[in-house]
Amino acid sequence: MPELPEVETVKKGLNELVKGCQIRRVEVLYSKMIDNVTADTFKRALTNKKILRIDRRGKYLLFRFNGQITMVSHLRMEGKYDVETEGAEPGKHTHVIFHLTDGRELRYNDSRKFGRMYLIHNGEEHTLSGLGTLGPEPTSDDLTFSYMKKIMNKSRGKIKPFLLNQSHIAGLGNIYTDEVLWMSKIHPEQQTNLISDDKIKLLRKNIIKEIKEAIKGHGTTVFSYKNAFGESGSFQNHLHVYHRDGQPCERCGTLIKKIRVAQRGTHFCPQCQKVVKVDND
DNA sequence: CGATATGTTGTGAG
DNA sequence: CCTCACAACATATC
Repeated sequence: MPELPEVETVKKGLNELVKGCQIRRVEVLYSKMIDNVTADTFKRALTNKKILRIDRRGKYLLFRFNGQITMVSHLRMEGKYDVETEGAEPGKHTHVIFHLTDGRELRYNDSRKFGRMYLIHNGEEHTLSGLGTLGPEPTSDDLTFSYMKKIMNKSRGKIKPFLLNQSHIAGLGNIYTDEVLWMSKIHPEQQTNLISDDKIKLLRKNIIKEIKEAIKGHGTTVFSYKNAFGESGSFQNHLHVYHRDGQPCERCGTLIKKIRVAQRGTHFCPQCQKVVKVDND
């Protein structure tokens, strides 16, 4: 289940494998995968186009083509790109195949069929509902303390769903959200606007650090995530709370609890992470 | 067989 | 407008 670091890893892999390649033909085997245009329009628009490079914004991949065309791709839960030599055994979950002129195929595989692709003209990113409202990237340049303070002070909801909201900060998913809240000693159900400036600073620092380190480790993967090279992520060894319910907290030894917050499995240490009613530390 | 898991959008209630 | 819950998407796994 790719979050931002996994998508970044996929982006880098694709740039090494298919940047500069030309598409001879596109096959769409599951047309609901293509969201904002018909499968026919999609196929026609990309045929004979050259992949100039692949960019990333939040969890979105942006394939840049000549002719000012961008294919936007969101992997959602299980989407993967694989590069195969032509004629290789087609996977059971292969939904889109980009036949390249060099005899290889770029395939989109997705066992859940939740992923989506969109076709836009460059500069029209704002017309897509998710991409258009994305918050800043979780880097020290983009995610400033003053921005965090401003939006957090306006929010009366719980911090966990706040962080999962991609229009606040781009790229945090369920795993990293639990991790950064544990690192910052903030309860996932803490009311957002009651978090102190010191805690906001700490949270900001941890988000930036965690994402950066996860990218270095090729993305987490609790289960079985593989990048375009077929490498598993190595970051799973680094998880402190996610999927560790019943195990002792690394800081205080209290058993990690799992609860449901905003309909999502949520892991935290009941000793280190307390709800505070007033802004006081 | 039923519960659960994950990301996101859309819709409707309050 | 904000916040929340829930359905929907489709499938694998416990």
